[in-house]
Amino acid sequence: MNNSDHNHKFALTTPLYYVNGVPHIGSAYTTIVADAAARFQRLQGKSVLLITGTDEHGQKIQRTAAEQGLEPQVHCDRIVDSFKSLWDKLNIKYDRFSRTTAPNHQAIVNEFFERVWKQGDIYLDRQQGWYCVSCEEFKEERELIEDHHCAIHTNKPAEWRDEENYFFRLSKYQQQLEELYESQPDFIQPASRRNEVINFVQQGLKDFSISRVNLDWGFPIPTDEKHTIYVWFDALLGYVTALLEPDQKPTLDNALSQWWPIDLHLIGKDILRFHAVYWPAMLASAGLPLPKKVFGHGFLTKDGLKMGKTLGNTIDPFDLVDRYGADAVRYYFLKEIELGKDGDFNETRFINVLNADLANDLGNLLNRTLGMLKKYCQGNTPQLTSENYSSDHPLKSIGMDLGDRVIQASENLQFSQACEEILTLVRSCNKYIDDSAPWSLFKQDKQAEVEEILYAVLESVRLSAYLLSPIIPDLSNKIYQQLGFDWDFNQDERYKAREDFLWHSKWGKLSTNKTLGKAIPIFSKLELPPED
RNA sequence: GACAGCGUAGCAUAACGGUCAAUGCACCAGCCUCAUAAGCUGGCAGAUGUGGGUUCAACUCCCAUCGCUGUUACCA
Repeated sequence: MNNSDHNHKFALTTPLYYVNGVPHIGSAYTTIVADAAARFQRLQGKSVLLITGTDEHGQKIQRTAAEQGLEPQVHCDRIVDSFKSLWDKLNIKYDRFSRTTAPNHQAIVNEFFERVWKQGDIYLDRQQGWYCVSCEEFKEERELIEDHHCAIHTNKPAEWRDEENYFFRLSKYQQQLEELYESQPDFIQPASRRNEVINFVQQGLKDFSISRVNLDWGFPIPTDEKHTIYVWFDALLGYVTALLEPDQKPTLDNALSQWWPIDLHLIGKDILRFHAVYWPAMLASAGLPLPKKVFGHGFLTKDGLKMGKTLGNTIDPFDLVDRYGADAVRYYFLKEIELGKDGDFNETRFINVLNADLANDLGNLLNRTLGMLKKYCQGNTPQLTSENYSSDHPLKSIGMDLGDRVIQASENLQFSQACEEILTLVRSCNKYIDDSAPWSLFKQDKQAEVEEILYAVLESVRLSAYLLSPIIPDLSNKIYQQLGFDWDFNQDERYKAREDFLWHSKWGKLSTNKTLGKAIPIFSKLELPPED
């Protein structure tokens, strides 16, 4: 693959979610962000591979399944179905759904393991200590609370284990990792997370155990069947397996030929260490190129409080989409929460923001303008182009380089910023209409001026819809259709052509010579929930 | 405990050390009527956690203090 080739390709991942339970709002958040990022890339005509999936091995899964009287695979299949259905509801367009129980995954894991083994980075050692099954990890004595209960999982005591484990020689890669963080400052983002990782690595890295005994639900260590590969070692490689074409022979060479290295791993901050420390070390050991970027986003709170089962204040993502729709949920998470920082979910704010931005500012803008077009121009779009407007026109001046600014923001995963840029144009449209009062001009028979105003507004709405399409694809579709375009932002073909992007992302491209129909509200106002 | 970060109007955010600290939401008043009782204009409210210091000038730098958060070995 040459450089120019890589410029029009973009591979990104969500985590492979652990199938201990049905998807929660955190997984939905990560996946929405990833989908928006992927859509922004596709919009520019790049080939994109969005990988999501599930991590299905480990003792915790085995036990969860057993508690329900299910075979582990049956349990996993059920959970996977719920993930897929949520992604469908949220209009997530993923390209690969990677399951660590997929038949081709074991071959990749084995081959990778052998590479690392040959490198001399795996060795057998004894591990003793208290093991928390819920964490799938050994705990230091000082970390445990009374009666050897894990501090995170207080309902179950940790188990005493004395076993032989295989270890990965992480300590060997300390210097290499430090050099990586130094030479590639944006490898870990945001910067605050990067500092944490650097801090951690500088304290000295210990080798970590990559196998478990007395565990059936997982892949055996190729060289020693008594041992099962630790879930994380297995799960991270799911990103590699995902790169295989469906009927391709599962070899590392095949998997890595097209899309490697991954451009972006989008993850929650809780699993940053695996992706920013262990993963690059594993890859270095196997002699593979490293991913370009790992972005650890923040967590969601509900009304300012941590969400959790104990507090009983979790948000059910299925319920949220059912009540408000995919675009509403997507918009709130992308616009109101700054990626990287913790963000709060508050239903009143949620409703206020959506009503203000999507129903009032944007939706009603389209509605009022189409209404005028119908009354004043019989629904015919004015025969104008960008050339008819001077560069200091109140809308053209904002719209001219809006595409550039929005794309720039999206490249930095600043979707909130992107939305703000677009909203500035939308709000200016409303102001522009009031300032120029086309209804008065119409009464004065100033038809040309009316048309000039309406065209400028409709075109600004079109551009806004286009640039918002990665965030609210269904609403953008509705706008585009009402503006006379035969267009579907949910279809991949619409993203393939670079020329399409260059055309649509500029101000002044509204198709002329069309008769537009009656306006249909694109977004109904949401009702505030009753006070309780 | 150690290390890191944060603390701006009711809420959410913004401000290369330098115009009256900006924007949105919410709230109040006025205007308009093309529109989803939407829109526009104006108002509201903070002397930027507290106390010092550096500087001609600090939200922006330094010190202290209070409060919150994160990381401290493998939970989105």
